[in-house]
Amino acid sequence: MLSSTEQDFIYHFGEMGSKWGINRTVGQIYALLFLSEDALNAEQIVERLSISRSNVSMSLKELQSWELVRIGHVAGDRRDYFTTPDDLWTIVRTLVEQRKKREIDPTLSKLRELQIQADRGAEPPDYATRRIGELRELIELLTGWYDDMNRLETERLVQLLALGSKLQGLIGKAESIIPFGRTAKSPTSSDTPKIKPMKEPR
Amino acid sequence: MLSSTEQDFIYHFGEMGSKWGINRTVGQIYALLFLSEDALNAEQIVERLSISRSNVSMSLKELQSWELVRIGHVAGDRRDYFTTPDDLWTIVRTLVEQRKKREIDPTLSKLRELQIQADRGAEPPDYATRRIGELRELIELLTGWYDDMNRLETERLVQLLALGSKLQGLIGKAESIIPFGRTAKSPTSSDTPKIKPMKEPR
DNA sequence: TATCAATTTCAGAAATTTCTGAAATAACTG
DNA sequence: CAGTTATTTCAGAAATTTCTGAAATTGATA
Repeated sequence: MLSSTEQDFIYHFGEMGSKWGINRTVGQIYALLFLSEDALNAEQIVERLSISRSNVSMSLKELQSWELVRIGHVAGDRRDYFTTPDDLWTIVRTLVEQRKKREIDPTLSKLRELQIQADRGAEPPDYATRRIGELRELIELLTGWYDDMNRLETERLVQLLALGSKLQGLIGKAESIIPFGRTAKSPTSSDTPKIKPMKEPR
Repeated sequence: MLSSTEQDFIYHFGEMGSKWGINRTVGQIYALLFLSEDALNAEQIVERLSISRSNVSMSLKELQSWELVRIGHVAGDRRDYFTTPDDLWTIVRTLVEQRKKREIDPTLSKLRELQIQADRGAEPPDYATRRIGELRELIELLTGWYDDMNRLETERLVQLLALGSKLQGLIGKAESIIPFGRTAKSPTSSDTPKIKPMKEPR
């Protein structure tokens, strides 16, 4: 049924799934759908991956909750059919958005909460509190950048990516032409870039 | 021993660890070291997190294999002392590099291998083979961009991030001034951006 | 070399996650 | 409505991962 290439790809994604905190079956089903031109119904997935019907049902639910798999229907057939989006950039955007939502956003909330809590206490802030603040700032910078990029059309995004660090050379030139609103101030300890020696244990 | 803020942060990182395919203890130890101004020895970690000595030993090994934790020594004390780098950008760079090495690079190798294998077979390439090729190209674009960014000094990198999509406006202007080597051609199906209707199941 | 402290290893216990089959539910069909 | 098909739920089985305590190892010191 599946070519050896397909098999190989599907197994690889299963393995990789684990490293990503996604379970093997979910990874395999995703990979199968990704490679499949036609939409597949649950029974077809059961056959091709030799897993139980209930496992397929639950794994598809999981993939749908990630918005990585779409459900569709066919005239004269009341089974559900599943696909992944054709456009890879749609997939990348979904993946990044979902991971951000599940992993970054809660962490950012937590850091803000902790900092408020800690700031109410003794001044000056202790080391741990300062560290939490640094981390929060870093994440805010990165997510702000992400929001910016996410707003771009794919066409533009690809252009920027392909340019890569060539852009860096433009900054100087551009700065003199266009007044940038946001200042490019490092939010971390990069203003003390010297390598510190081993910290003293108590 | 630990403030409630520290406790909270450490537990949060433990939880998050799971979602990242990193185990709870490893996440907690990392968080503890991250918040700790002084380097800590294994016994101190045992006390503060109430976990077994052997667990600490193994988890530290894991963190060292990720290069996220450094080992150091103190005069007149033969125990090992552990820290995280002070500079957050160093941490980010390490994290990204390690994840790339463990997750992206093997996948890229696999995709190349599969494509070669498939290309030896029947022409024209079938849908699955084309899909694998698309994915490979996308990952190559992204890792190429990453390599570019990674070469930048932190100072410059932060500037670029802070600019965000403002750069986008520069492309047009810049293109007319500087001849770009690499063409910004989308590697995906973004040249057929129309939304395709539901694929036909068999 | 014997002793001691620090660390690592590892077999199995404990905990957690994944997966299944059976039963329940839902949704259509005649 | 009764019968049929598709899907979901869920308790517990199976598999995997994590964690521990005991023993082994390492390496410094007397």
